[in-house]
Amino acid sequence: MGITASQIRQDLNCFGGFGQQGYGYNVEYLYNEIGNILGVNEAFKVIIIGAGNMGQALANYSNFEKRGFRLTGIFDINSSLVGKKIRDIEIMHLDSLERFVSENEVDIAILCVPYEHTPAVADKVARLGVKGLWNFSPMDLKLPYDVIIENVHLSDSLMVLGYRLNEMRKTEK
Amino acid sequence: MGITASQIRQDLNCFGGFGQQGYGYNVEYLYNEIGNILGVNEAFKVIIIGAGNMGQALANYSNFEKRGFRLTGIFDINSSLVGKKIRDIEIMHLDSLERFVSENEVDIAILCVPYEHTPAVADKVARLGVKGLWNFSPMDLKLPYDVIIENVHLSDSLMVLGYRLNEMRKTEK
DNA sequence: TAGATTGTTAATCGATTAACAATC
DNA sequence: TAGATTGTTAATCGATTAACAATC
Repeated sequence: MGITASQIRQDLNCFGGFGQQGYGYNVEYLYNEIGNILGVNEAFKVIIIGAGNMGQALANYSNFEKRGFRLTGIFDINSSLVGKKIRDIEIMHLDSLERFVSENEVDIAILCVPYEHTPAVADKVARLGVKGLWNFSPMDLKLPYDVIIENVHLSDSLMVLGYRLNEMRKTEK
Repeated sequence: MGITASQIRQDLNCFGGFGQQGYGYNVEYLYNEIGNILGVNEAFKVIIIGAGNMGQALANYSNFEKRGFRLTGIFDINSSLVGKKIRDIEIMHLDSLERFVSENEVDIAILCVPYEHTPAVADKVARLGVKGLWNFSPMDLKLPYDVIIENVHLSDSLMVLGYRLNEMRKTEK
């Protein structure tokens, strides 16, 4: 993985000692403990807001379930999408979000709404008490509430790729 | 942005001096120069491989065009998708990839194929001479060729969110 | 005991920040 | 000249790496 043994020991010791000097690590135990640290052994209830291509792609991506993220609801304002089912989860109208959140525990909201609607939707979700936001809009979302926000900036990654391609070309000339 | 003035000056000086001491920066000129450094003023020809939800989502995301990434082809093995058009780009069968790449310049291939097919598809694309790969499969793709690979690991970001939510809960208890 | 492996301290490296010189 | 702003060197900070002690 391109990581030194030293670094792994150093990193693990930020959270405690998981091995036995002279003996080694119990791999299964360590794997589990790392899971506990990351919280993947917790069960998070997740909703998706915005059932466009990105929202549907994420809804269909079942790998998240393995990490303890369970999709419990999908919301959109497009009435032609409302009622449609994705992996047994019915798409609901955004208007019913408030009732849903009050009746069901929701830990994380995945925001897949268009750029211009993102701040308003994020604000609404946060005020309803959802503590985790996963934002796919190309903006650095910040909120004045006690909310954890992870911004996914795909274009950043693409620009890094472009930069590196450019550099390669320069050095090859 | 949470960045000190010092850091901006330091970073810019990695690439040269773009301002005038005592006078300031010409914002328009600097903006353009940063674009040149990042390569967003170049025109990259991009193809998408895999026209599932993620591939379609990226194909419809027109913002990349603004940064100089022009979508020129979409490929899939699912024959029910072949022939369909996304933003005027016809989905082609993966079998015609080789001919397409030889007849058209392709700088970047976006890989949106299922996990198990990723290494084989990546290998094929790289051997055809595509120099940039943007990989959306949850694996750290590495190839023995002179190819630039950017891996997008969405689940990493989600796990960070889970970790931070967990931490918040712990400290609040 | 000898070899092996983790925990922990020390050394090194790189990046960020601060200070100041150069210039308008 | 005085004030303001960038370029560049020095100081600080944090993370990575190396060294070694502890232990099986």
